[in-house]
Amino acid sequence: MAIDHLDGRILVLLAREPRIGVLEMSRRLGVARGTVQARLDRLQSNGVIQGFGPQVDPAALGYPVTAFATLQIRQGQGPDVRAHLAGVPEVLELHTTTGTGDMQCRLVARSNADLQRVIDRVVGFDGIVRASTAIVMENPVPLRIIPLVEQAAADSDGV
Amino acid sequence: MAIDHLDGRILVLLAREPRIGVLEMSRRLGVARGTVQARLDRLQSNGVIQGFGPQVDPAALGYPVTAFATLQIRQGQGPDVRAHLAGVPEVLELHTTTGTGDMQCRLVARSNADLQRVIDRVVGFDGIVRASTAIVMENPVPLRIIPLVEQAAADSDGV
DNA sequence: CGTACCGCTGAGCATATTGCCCAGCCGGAA
DNA sequence: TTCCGGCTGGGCAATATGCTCAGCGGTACG
Repeated sequence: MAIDHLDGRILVLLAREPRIGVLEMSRRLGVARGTVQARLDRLQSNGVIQGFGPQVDPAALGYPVTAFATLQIRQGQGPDVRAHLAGVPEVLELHTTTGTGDMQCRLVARSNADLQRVIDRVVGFDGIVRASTAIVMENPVPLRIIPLVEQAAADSDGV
Repeated sequence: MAIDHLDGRILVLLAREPRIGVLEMSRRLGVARGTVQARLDRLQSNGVIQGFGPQVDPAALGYPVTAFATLQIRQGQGPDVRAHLAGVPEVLELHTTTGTGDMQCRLVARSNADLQRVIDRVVGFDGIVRASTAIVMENPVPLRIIPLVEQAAADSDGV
């Protein structure tokens, strides 16, 4: 669960050059191939590395509009709402949260006009009381993990 | 930019079994290896596939708490705020949005107590007027792309 | 109607990588 | 002192890769 400096370097290297092989990694890191392989196995079985799925850009798929919707749910309807939202392809992500909203979800759409269709589909369900939507304009920091990995590696070093 | 059915099957297959090789894919899909390779090259140069970076779980790294923060920015301070937030490792993602908030960011922390430290660091910057935070409890729909890919493939088929 | 182009096929080749094995070495824990 | 887990460096067969080629069908266009 705690990662050491070598784990951190492996993750960073992997994030920067995903197509790299174990052999090449061992060369770059200056350790034996078996070591890198063992570390990778450990990281995967620990769940630190969940997988190497392709990172697909919704915009390139024809869905250039992203929005966040905050939903208020009628008491006791949570499970039904989740199932409903899970069935909408344009819902990329769903969280339940504290605060005034009960759920927060990330949507994509083909256009601003299409976003209306998506929102209608999302909120067109009995358990949803209210929805407020914020359209994303820019994405100055795309989803990233490297800084956190470096932080975690440094922490375990320091300790 | 529009993907056809074969592209869709490649993406879905890749998402389900990322470690699969080009040769094995061609066998499963019943097409020639060169075809799969050409499609993959095209998908990557089109930007549909942005990469194959490792999906790292912040929780397994020791950051089990996730939160969304909505920030209000002082006029004209946008660029400075972005640079500031980009320098905080616990900021995994940042968007500028329409609506009452100006920015929306995803944070992680080692604990609820640690979240206070992260928030203090995030908002401890001159250009940020106000911040409201929602802690994530559950994540019923983790970030996903397969349903959207299937939708996009079906659309291009139907058309 | 003919032709050129484009994508897919099936094959071959040399090279590189993988998965797996081993013995040896080292440092920390019991 | 002894045991044990992690790292090393090597070797092995099997496999995948990157690349090339000619052939074939459909489509767009002159």
